[in-house]
Amino acid sequence: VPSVNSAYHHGDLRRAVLDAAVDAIAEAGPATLSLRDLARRANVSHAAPAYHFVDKAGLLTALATEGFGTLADSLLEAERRTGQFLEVGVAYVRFAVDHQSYFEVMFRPDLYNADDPELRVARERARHALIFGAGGAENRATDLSAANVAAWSLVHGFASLWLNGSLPPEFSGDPDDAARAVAGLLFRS
Amino acid sequence: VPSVNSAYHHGDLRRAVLDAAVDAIAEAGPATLSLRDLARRANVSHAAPAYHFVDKAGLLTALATEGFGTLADSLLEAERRTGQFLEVGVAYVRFAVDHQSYFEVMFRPDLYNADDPELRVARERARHALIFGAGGAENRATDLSAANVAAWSLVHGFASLWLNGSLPPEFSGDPDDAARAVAGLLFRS
DNA sequence: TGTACATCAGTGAACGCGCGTTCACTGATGTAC
DNA sequence: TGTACATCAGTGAACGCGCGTTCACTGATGTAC
Repeated sequence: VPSVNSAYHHGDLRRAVLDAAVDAIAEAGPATLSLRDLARRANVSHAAPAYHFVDKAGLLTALATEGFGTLADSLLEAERRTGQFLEVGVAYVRFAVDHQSYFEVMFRPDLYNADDPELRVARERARHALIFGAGGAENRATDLSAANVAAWSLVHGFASLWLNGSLPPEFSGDPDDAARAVAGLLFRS
Repeated sequence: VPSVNSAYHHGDLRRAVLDAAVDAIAEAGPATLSLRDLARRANVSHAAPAYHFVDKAGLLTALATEGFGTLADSLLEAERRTGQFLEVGVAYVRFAVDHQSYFEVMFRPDLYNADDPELRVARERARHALIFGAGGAENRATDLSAANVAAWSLVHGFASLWLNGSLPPEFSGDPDDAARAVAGLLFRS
């Protein structure tokens, strides 16, 4: 257990700044984020975030990497639990709604270092988890088929429209049920 | 024809600033847009954009309104021309790709005045054009069914993933063909 | 176990910059007579 | 048709602010002996 009360050697500056970033993004989006604001939120000196993450792109790279990891975990968990492709899609929407700040960053690669090695690994893992293996996780294909892209597009679009408030009131209650109803039209056929 | 060379009374400051905004958004996205930068691009004084549009939200409201108008036109034209729902979806993707700057603003209502009367009219017209009337344009429904939302989600998601470079190389050639192949999986059934 | 020293994580004052906003102004256009 | 005046679109100098970056520093931790 690190000594958090010490003025120097924060203990987990990285975590504190990332958490502050999640809050800040929830309030105003990722593009207008300022390192000085994150420092204020995390109660560290204004230079600390830049010292740790180099710059804003570095910070958002770390955040996106974490996001892709969590997304991959969620999708794999849904597949393991239900064995249904439809529920993997519902988990995708669930992730976007539950982790909106992460989701907003992950799909704006202009904001971060899209060729960072750790990020690429996490992103590939998430993409791979999106491909439902007919014979189980071990023999799933590596490339995305048109059907994979259609399914991805549908859940990604639904999540985006849900998040930005474009959907009419009937659809803005529980995202799981709405996602299941909408995605079911494609996934069952 | 307005006298464009006159230093005062630009002639069409509104158009010039909106066009500058489209360029600036294409380069760096809508969130980091600065009114002073637009003034530089449009060759007007730094205070002119704010004088004309009040603030950044006012500018982006005008831009989003124009975008929803163009989108509605495109969708209705596709329906009239082909009579096929699939081609309305393809036109949606085509619009997003051809007018990326507009598309990026339109679905980020936090950036503009989402309850502006003119904007609401344009947005409703686009939403309405998205609902394919089985018996022609005059007797289409007003509410979005689950099938409508599925179709909208699919083309919106496909356009988003295409624009942010998430799709694998096989899909990043001509968006029309790729969109037709992917959307066909849902629309034909 | 005790001391010396290197390392490393974070500090905080200072800087220059671009931003939005204010405000007194200027010059073109429209209207009244 | 000609003149006077009000209006309105845009100007440009000035302001204060928050930002990222730099840099000499400080204090905790780890390692060598």
